[in-house]
Amino acid sequence: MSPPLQPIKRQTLTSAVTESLRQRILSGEFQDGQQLRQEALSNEYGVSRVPVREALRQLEAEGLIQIIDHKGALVSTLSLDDVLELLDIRALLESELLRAAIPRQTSADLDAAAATLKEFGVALEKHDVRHWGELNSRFHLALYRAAQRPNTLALIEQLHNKTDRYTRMQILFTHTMERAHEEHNKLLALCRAKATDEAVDFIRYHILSAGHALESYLNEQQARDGA
Amino acid sequence: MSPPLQPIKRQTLTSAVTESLRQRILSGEFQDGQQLRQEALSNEYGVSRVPVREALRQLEAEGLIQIIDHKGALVSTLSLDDVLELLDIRALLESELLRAAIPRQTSADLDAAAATLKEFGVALEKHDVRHWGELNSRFHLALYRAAQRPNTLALIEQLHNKTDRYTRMQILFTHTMERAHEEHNKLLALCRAKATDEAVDFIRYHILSAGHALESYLNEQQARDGA
DNA sequence: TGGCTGCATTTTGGATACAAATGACTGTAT
DNA sequence: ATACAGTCATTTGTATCCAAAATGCAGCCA
Repeated sequence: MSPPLQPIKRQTLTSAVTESLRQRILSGEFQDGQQLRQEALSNEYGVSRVPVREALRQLEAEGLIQIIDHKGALVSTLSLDDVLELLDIRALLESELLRAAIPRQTSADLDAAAATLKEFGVALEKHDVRHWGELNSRFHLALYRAAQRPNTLALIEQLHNKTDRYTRMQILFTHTMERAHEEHNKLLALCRAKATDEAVDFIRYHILSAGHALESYLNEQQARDGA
Repeated sequence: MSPPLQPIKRQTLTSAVTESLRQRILSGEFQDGQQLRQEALSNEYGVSRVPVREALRQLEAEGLIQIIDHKGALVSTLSLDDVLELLDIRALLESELLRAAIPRQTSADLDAAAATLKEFGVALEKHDVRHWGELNSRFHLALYRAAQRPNTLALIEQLHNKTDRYTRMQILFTHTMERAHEEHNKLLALCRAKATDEAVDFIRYHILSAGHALESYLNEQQARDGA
């Protein structure tokens, strides 16, 4: 009689605000170092300061913002070294997880990843770099789902949240969105072929090369400024 | 004139409560699944509910507790699979970090680790398993400090926080505190000898064997109950 | 006995108002 | 120009109130 179990998830204001703020930070609407004022946010959302403050605490623990006592919440700013280090961790965890996932990937798993990749193509045509981070994260996570290691998956998602703004910046400035897209296609093909070792090597390269590209871009920029 | 820079770190109540609760959870004072009531905690600390709630949000993001809407905060309960998975991640990250650290470890670094190990010995004699987790964490982190990768270090610390209650349980029930101590001594010796490959292999074994011991203990226990 | 309904209690979620502490800014006096 | 005092905005914390949801229980019915 009733539809097949759609548990209307009632959300608390705190979790709604948390999700919204997280999205807005990830999308780049709030920039590095920008201060998030409790009063302004609570007015904007039409809620009191209580849920806003709880949301900020949660985002701080996730590493997206930084709360300085009596000063406020600042959107986290990562140094190049930080980004490189986080990408190193990602390369380590994601290659290991992909190795566990590939033997267990069903065609349904792969089709799900392919569907995300298709959305990628649409974003690519429209030069929509704004949703790039979310799609990138979804594609990667879709590949790892079959490994059935939820804790590792959650950890990787957090790392994506911390790094995506910077990889997106790299994508934007070095015009390598097409190349990333091609790499994703190749990665999916390797998974379909169950070429585990090749796929693992390739995803390592895929993740680390983003860091290298960012590094050399910043170096060039610095050279220009110095000249 | 003034004493050599002892910056009296003024703490906000929220962060003080957070730290206290974290310690109490790690020490095992609050057990798995136990409910933490806001009112009771705020009375106990003599503060209002606001800083308590913010502390709980932060601890939830760290994975130490779980907040269920309109039900409350429960101390996280990990399944055996969860613990094994987290130890897998630790083995991966810690072996990598140790590899980076050993070439850079100065004798000061090693002495710091040795000092912690000495405290370990005292705790061992007194059968003080309550502080085992903190000492274990401190020893491991001391070994990695020289790698100068703060983000990785913070991540590992979080993983320790999640798993320590369970490894301590294993230590307690299988009476392997001495063995862990010996392994730590051997690990330190390998670091002093700059035997990188051996040390990395050994720390992998050291971390994973805790999981194996826990697994077989639980299996035996289950067999006894079933019989 | 077993299960259900409805009600009261408890606890969490959230709003509002207010007080206190801190940091930033500004103007002034030396 | 530098040091200092005062002002002001913002964060931090408290107290109080109410709403919403979960829990527990008594009583009822089959």
